[in-house]
Amino acid sequence: MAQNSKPADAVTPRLGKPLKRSFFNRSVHEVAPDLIGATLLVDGVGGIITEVEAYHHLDPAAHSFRGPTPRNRVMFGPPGFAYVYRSYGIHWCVNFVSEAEGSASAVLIRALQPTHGLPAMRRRRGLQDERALCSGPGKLTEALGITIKHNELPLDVPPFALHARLGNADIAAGVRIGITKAVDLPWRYGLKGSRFLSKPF
DNA sequence: ATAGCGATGTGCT
DNA sequence: GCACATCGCTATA
Repeated sequence: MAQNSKPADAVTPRLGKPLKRSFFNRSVHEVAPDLIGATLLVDGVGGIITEVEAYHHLDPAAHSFRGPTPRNRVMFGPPGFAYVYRSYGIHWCVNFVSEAEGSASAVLIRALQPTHGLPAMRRRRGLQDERALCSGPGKLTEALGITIKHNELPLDVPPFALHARLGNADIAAGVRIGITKAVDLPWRYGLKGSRFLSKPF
């Protein structure tokens, strides 16, 4: 065994340029597909975003649809901040606030292809299977250590780091998963053909 | 492969 | 009370 050999897990792809907060100051329907292929890291642990969903403030499925509450208030602030909420009393889910301040729109991050900090993710998830580490919104927050402590934090400042995707991506779109309102809107976006999705498109 | 179910915080009626 | 932007386990095929 050569001394300088590394496990496949340790291979870390080149990163694109850091995303500035202004990246999110656009329509949520532009931001969401542009996030596919970007890299999300929290304290250096994370991977390539493979699946997201857009939630617009006029969309009945959005948490902001009925106005501000203590839970969703960050959605009503400026873009480029994290909205973390508890799902089904058990899991954390993370969104990126988008559009102009007060528009209360956000992008739910649903799946990643793990690339950085695989040992930490495996430890937090209690799993080995790379494909299962971040293949769902509750799974990826557990793998990256995202909790309510990350709510309202800016996305261009540590512990968060976002890097734009390199080159083009083949983007698939489909209906959103697990919702009961506005079920027909095709606002789920993903990396076509990726093995790291919560469900195939 | 698909179905049922339990875990339970936050917001709604 | 009830619904919900979920997940992992169990049972059945």
